[in-house]
Amino acid sequence: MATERPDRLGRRERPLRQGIPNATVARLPVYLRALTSLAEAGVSTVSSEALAAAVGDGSAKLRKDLSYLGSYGTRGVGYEVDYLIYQISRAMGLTQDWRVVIVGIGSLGRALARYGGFGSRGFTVVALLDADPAVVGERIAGLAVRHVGELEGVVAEEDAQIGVVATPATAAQEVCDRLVAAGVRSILNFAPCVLTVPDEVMVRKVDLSTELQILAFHEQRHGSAELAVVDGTGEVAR
Amino acid sequence: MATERPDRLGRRERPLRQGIPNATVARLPVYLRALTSLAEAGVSTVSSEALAAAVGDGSAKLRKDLSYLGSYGTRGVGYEVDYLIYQISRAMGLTQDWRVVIVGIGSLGRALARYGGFGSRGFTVVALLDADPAVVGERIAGLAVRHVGELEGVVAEEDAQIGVVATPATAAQEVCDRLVAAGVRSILNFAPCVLTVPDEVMVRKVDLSTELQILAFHEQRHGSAELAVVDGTGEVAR
DNA sequence: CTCTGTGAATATATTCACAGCC
DNA sequence: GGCTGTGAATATATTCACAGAG
Repeated sequence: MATERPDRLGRRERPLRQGIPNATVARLPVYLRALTSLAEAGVSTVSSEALAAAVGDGSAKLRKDLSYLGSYGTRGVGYEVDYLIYQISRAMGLTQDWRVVIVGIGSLGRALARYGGFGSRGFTVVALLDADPAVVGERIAGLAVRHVGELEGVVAEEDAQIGVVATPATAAQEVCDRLVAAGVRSILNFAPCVLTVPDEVMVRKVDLSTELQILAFHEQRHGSAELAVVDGTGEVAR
Repeated sequence: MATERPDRLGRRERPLRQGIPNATVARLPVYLRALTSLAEAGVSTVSSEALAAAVGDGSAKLRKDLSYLGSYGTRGVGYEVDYLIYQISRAMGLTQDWRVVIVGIGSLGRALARYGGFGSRGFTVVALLDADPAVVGERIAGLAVRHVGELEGVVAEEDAQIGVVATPATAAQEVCDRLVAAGVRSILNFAPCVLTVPDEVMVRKVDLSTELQILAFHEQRHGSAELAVVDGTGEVAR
């Protein structure tokens, strides 16, 4: 079974299904965004150095990341912006459309529903669900909020693959369980709690207070490093 | 210079300022949340196995993470919940109060302002800023929105250490520059763009579309692994 | 006997530095 | 000459497995 085959421009193409490191996967969306900006600004070619500067990262890391996808640059020149956008999109699975259900239409759920720019394209919000009868029926960004009781039916009929949980923490695990039972295997959790899921389901958590705490830790460290300097100890740990 | 000294219970206490790995720092807030839940449920002691299960992680990793803070468990028994909460809080710098300014009071900024549960305590939102005169003056969660023109003054008089950027992408860099010039060294960025800052400033980014893209990548991979099984190739890459 | 704390082993990720191609 | 692509070197992170405290 061949593991490499030439693409339309004769460049090598890596077997995508294999091993792109997690750390790389987490950075590809950032590169994609920077590339999209460049494309909009009319830039057609970019060097690893320039793109790395745009995302605030080292050029060697960027080149290595891109090398996991294949060999899509030109030595002595750089990367063709449009082509690289296409290749990263393909590697990330953004050439197909992903259908998203948002559960929990409080102020955060509303903000998420309104945030139309879902990574350019690739994602469509197909349903909004909430438990509060006062919210059900409300229209947000062209979609009517439906009752969370309809969850299973909505997931099935809308063929949703991704669930966004924006409920209070107390409701999150139950909603999550029902999403999973309905066949959703990818969940983005905004509720401030840990969700327990079967192995085959992937959960990512976004949490304001976690982020603030990480910042606080570093700020605290930073401050004490300054004190160390004032103390005259010389070396400041980084 | 001593690197270890006994604490009030005679346990070893590590030099906090030194090297807690980044990966560990990113997990401590999660442990903290789980511990707080346990404390509220009246649990007074927990084993590494039980706590690891609650956060969906391995017990060895948890024990190693905690070991970077010091030796706060009891062999054969486990960890005292309240005491561990205190030690993690202290290590994370949550014994002092952090003052937060939110810039950009659109639907997301509003949601952040209303989200009172800022990681239990440790964080206080001290100001809300927006560029839109129609929004300035509005009261959200007891705070009046002020004009972004006042940014420098507000940061100084409120002694804010953390800035949250929830503006549109087009305004984010300018707001960020002004926060930095005003002395803020920790920034949480919700705008869908990369912020460029001096070395001494720490930025963390929260981005819906990045998260969705990472989920999409794994979902895609997952799907193809199933096909591989159907194909009869046997081994399914994880 | 149980469960922590931790060295040692392994796995992942980043950085270096340069060969190879344009 | 300039810039990519990548092995080799280094640094970080995770996992194993068990000595040792209670």
